[in-house]
Amino acid sequence: MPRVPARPLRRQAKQARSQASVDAVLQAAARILLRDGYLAATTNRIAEVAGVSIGTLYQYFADKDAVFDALIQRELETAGRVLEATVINADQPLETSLGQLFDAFRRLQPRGPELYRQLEHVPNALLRKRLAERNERAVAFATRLLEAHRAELRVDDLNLAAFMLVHAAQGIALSASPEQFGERLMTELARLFARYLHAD
Amino acid sequence: MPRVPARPLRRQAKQARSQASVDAVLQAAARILLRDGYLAATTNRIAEVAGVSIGTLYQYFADKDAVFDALIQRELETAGRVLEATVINADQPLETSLGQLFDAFRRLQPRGPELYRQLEHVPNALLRKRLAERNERAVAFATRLLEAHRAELRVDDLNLAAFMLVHAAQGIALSASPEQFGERLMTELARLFARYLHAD
DNA sequence: AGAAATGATGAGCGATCGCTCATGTTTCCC
DNA sequence: GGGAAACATGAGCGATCGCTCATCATTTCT
Repeated sequence: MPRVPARPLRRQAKQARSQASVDAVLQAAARILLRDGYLAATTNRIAEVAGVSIGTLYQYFADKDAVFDALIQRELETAGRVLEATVINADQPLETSLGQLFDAFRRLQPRGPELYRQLEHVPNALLRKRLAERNERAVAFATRLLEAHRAELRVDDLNLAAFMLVHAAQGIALSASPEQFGERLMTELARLFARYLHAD
Repeated sequence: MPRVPARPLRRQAKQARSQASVDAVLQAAARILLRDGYLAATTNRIAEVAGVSIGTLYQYFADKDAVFDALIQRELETAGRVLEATVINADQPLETSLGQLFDAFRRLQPRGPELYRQLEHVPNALLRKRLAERNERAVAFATRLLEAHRAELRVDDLNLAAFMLVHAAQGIALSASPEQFGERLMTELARLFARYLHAD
């Protein structure tokens, strides 16, 4: 079995110096992706912006895709932590929980939707799979949230409702500019689903 | 003013033969985009699949982006026609109109969401602007639909509601697989918004 | 101190890209 | 028929890409 199982790092960074290089590369990749788009994010440019040589980049990343793979993994880890930190409290009103959920969604995109939008341009099937997995986890999470309030709901298929919940919120989050995606829109989004779910 | 105002065609196709070449190129571009993604859609490959020479391609398209620009314009024209064909009938129930609207949304993606997903990968700012314009027109259309039913609605900001309507539907349409985006999901989507909008 | 890891460097290779242009072929029109 | 206009061809140029590797620098450990 000669295949290394999806190891993003070619060499483990053991010293503080090397970890700094890896961080610089990821940070540079994110910056270029945000400012100039995927096509401008060449490996040479990333290394240059990161302040390391192209050789150093390739000591830690197997190929170009590995850089974006690591970047997306880092973002998704953050997303996972934020999601898990959102408490499911069956005692509080559902609309409050929905508000917290949408707020978590908004915090999942600390640099606005643009980074995610650009990450989706990465033409690697693995990355798209990771994003799809994140969505599935979000749907599962939303389903658990709904199940905690099952008694008060008037929908039969909680999974379908959760699917709409997540992808509708995502569609809005990706389309709305940061100033649009404010308190007002979030409140209305929570109301949209509260009215759909709740038995009056 | 030396700038030619966004003319996709370098030369007007006057004979049937040349129009066939242009069609073949656009069709090939769409096919490659769908099957292998944007990075595989090189100009040489497009010409090869289209069955014309690379020189012919560049007789009608100023550069690579012009091909995708023409492709997206063609798709958006179709989208516009479908949208306009969706009748606003104030006499029929709002939920019926919503169903028609979502159905139009589904028909706007005759090859499934994948072509649109790939078109968004085209790194041309002009194309993104065109897609944004399409969304704005869709929001305006939805607003008009809601205004026709204003008396029965319990939301104050129709424009905000229309914004959520369009982008939520779009988020779901882009995420759902063709078999998922069926009668069931559409019905539930219409119900989601009907309950939100309608005064019981 | 000095040997062994570990980390950093960047010139440049091979491949591929978008695109041109000199040339040949087909159609139109008188 | 024949000249002009329209259309088609594809080898290959220049630029850029991802990435390697021989070499040097720094850190760690005994």
